[in-house]
Amino acid sequence: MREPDVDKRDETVTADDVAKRAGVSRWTVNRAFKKDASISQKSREKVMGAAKQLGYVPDLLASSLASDRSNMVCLLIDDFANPHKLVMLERLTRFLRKNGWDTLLVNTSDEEDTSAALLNASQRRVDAAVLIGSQFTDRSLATALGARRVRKLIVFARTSENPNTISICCDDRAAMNEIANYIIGKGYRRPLFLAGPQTSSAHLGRKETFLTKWHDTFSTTPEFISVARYDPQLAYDRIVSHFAGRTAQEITDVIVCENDALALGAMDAIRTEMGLRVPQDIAVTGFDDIPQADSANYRITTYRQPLSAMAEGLVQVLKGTADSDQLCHFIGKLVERESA
Amino acid sequence: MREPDVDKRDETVTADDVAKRAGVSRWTVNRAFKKDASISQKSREKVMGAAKQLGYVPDLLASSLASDRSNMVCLLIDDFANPHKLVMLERLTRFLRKNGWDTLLVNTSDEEDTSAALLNASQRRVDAAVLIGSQFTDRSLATALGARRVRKLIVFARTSENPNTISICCDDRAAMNEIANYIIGKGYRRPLFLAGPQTSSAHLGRKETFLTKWHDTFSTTPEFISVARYDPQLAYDRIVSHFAGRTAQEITDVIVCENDALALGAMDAIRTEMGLRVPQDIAVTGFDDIPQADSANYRITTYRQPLSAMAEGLVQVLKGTADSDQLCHFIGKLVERESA
DNA sequence: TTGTACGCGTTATCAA
DNA sequence: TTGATAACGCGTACAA
Repeated sequence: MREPDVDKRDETVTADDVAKRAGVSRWTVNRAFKKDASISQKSREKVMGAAKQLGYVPDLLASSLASDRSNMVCLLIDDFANPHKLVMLERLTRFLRKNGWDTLLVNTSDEEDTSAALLNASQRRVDAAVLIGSQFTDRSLATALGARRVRKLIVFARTSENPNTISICCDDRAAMNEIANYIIGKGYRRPLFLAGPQTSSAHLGRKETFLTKWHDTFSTTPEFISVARYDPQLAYDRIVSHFAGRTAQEITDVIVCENDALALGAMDAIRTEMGLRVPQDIAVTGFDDIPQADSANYRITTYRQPLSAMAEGLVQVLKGTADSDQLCHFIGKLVERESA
Repeated sequence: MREPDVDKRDETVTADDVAKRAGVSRWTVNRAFKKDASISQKSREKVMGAAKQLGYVPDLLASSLASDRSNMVCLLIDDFANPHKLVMLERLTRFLRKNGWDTLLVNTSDEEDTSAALLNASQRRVDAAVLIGSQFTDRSLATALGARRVRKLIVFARTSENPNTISICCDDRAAMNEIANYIIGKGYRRPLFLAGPQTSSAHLGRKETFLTKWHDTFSTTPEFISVARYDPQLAYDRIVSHFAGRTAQEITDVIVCENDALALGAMDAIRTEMGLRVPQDIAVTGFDDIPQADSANYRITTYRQPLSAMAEGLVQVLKGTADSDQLCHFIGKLVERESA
């Protein structure tokens, strides 16, 4: 016989087809595909056999429509210049998939289109929208919340003061204090803080923590500068302009960067443009521990967020089994390398 | 009056509700939301007004189910160590969104789970699956094709010999020849080719092109080595081990890398581990022109694919208006910097 | 231009 | 454990 086991006709195979073939009702077919349904072992086998022969798989679209659960979460990102985002995407998609959620990726870097994109995603009845960008404005948040079909609005790896929002992040205060203590212990006394975008709706508080800590210790407030995006190139330019015409190593002995993306640019500027050494002339610290932070060229002293635990936290939130007290207090780890 | 214009009840608003409010039928409501439908201006205004008041938006789930078009494409990626992937994600999501498609992101780095993930995506009736990874095996392809609900299987930025597949990529042969000519013109004579994973189902042919070109010119075949993933760290290690105990600059005067991700690692190895200069002792070329290739520290001579045009090509394919002859012959641009 | 069956493939709920 | 009814919200065809 040249006929294959699996029927290859082009029409979609529905549960009805399988039911007919297996000699049961359509609802029994359905139960066979549900994890813990009350169905006899025998029925299930019959159904699964028929399903395999026909090449049947449940239709998630119809399932979502009927059950009002899409099993999709929407990831909103606007921050593609930051290499850390690739790490986050990898981790989140993996953990979500493992727990039965698919990921809808929405690019919100085009401010004009953000609301539309968000609205669009909400029209797919996503179970949650997760903001992993850095630029989202209050308006974005409002749009997201206005879209009533977004059941949960989650801010990932970032603090949000918006009460309608669930924030999953590490304890930035503790983390930054740890970095500050490290720097102080190493004897640095002339820090410069390099911050990212100063948005109001959701931010990191790393700068504030550092400045406060420093002031509490030395009664002086360190200088700080900022760039509009977490982009190494912008950090490079900003550092260059900041020290233009000055003897950098006399003004500053360590640049504390809000994250590694900025640290990369800062280090390039120090070495290439200013011809100085890291850390001998000016030291640098980062945050996130992106892959490049561990590369031979950079070796950045940084802070690693417990991304997997945080992704697991997200899953808990989706399942509704999260301990809300813990969601904003994940503890990471200071990674000491040669940049400071 | 404290009542807002928009009703804020929690129930979902359907086209029926809007119809009632606007005093028309449900189908007129529908037409109002369709771009070019035969409907009077007056009706449309009435409908839109009512819709706004009620906060109605069409349900894409129900729409997809009924029309059998999901307006989603699935992006499959397994290659999160390559920074170029972030660029591709940004570009593709942006272009797709602009043309009405949402993006389902599937992480296939876990080989075991690839088939399941792919199957799952197909159960959502995506209009197309786009492979933008580098490791996908014949088995992945088979799975994808076996899932009959995936209407189109597209390999992006990579050549596929599989006849059931649509490949959208730049002319790698022309590109690599251009790089080879550049190198030859610069007087380099002892090249080493650093390649990525040697998969069979879909590859780049850059190595073959380069080796052939070189052989045609000098009647000698350059040495080549490879790594299992496009990961700077692996490239670093491989370069180090390749030259271990040897005087590198006597053996090799230029390392031709299959892409920038590898070039980053190669440059780090040359400078940090071997203490040599780029390009004076050993030159390096890349491919892709990732953001870091333009950073002060690397300044990689590389080749930029016309990503936007390719993304546009993908849109054409989705719309069914693509010129299939052009899909594999996009022409990019050699970007000359200081690394070679 | 506008309105009407009917179908898309599944789930929730209840009855047997 | 199994079968049946009624949604879920919209699209396609066709008729008015």
